[in-house]
Amino acid sequence: MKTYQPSRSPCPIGRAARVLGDRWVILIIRELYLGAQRFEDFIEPLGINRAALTSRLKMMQEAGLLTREPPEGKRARYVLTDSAKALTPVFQEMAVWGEEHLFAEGEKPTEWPSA
Amino acid sequence: MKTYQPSRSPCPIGRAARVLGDRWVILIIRELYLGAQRFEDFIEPLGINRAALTSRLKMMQEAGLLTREPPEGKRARYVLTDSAKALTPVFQEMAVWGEEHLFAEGEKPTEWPSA
DNA sequence: GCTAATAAGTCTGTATTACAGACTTAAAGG
DNA sequence: CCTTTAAGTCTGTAATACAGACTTATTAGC
Repeated sequence: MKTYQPSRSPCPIGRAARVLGDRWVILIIRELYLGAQRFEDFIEPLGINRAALTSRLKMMQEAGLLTREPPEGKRARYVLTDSAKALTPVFQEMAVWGEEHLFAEGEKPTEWPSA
Repeated sequence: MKTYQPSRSPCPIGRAARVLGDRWVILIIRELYLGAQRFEDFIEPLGINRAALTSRLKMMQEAGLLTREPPEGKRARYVLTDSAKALTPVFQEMAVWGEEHLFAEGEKPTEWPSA
């Protein structure tokens, strides 16, 4: 994933797929919803490779999903844009679906958007 | 993408991401919603490589998103399962978001779920 | 100020995956 | 038969992914 090349598809789903059709992007947004802000906040919980995280954060900025606030003290912060915040209904429905269709009988999912 | 390894994450988003966090999967589901049924129906409109399509269709079956109805006459049909049909709210919200955030002023998206 | 720790990356080498495009196989039509 | 068509598979090459080590800048403690 070198640089984000926005889709010119006339279809909203086609364009959205270019952004959201990536496992890491979905999980990074989830972590941001849950309070993650720093580079290191994503590394361990997601088990993502550092280079992969770098490239995802970069392309998510290009896609207008987040901004990188340069370090005031020592650490940079990654912050969701309004555009990314507007994704909550998508994630909500995704969670509903996941809960309903990806868990076995009696297997209990974590709450969303809590843990 | 060799074989579908379902996620054991306790988080519904984490599990959903394993299935939906792939551009082709999203687009294939869209095409199915729009009426595509045969292997060839996906090739040209999506511009997907044949081997890539084969692997996606296989893993989508494993994930319970579609069934392959073996050829009655000559051609096999791929059919959405109820589980995949239950994804409509996700796609709906994705379309709303895409329309709102991925189109420039005056640029007009296609209707969903029409064309 | 010097040393150690930490944060945010980058780099390297290797293993996977992607893709274009040609090839294969089986069925159907004429 | 001979030709099409549908649904793949195969091949070679290019792009990505990943683990894990390394780098650089900044702060914290002494």
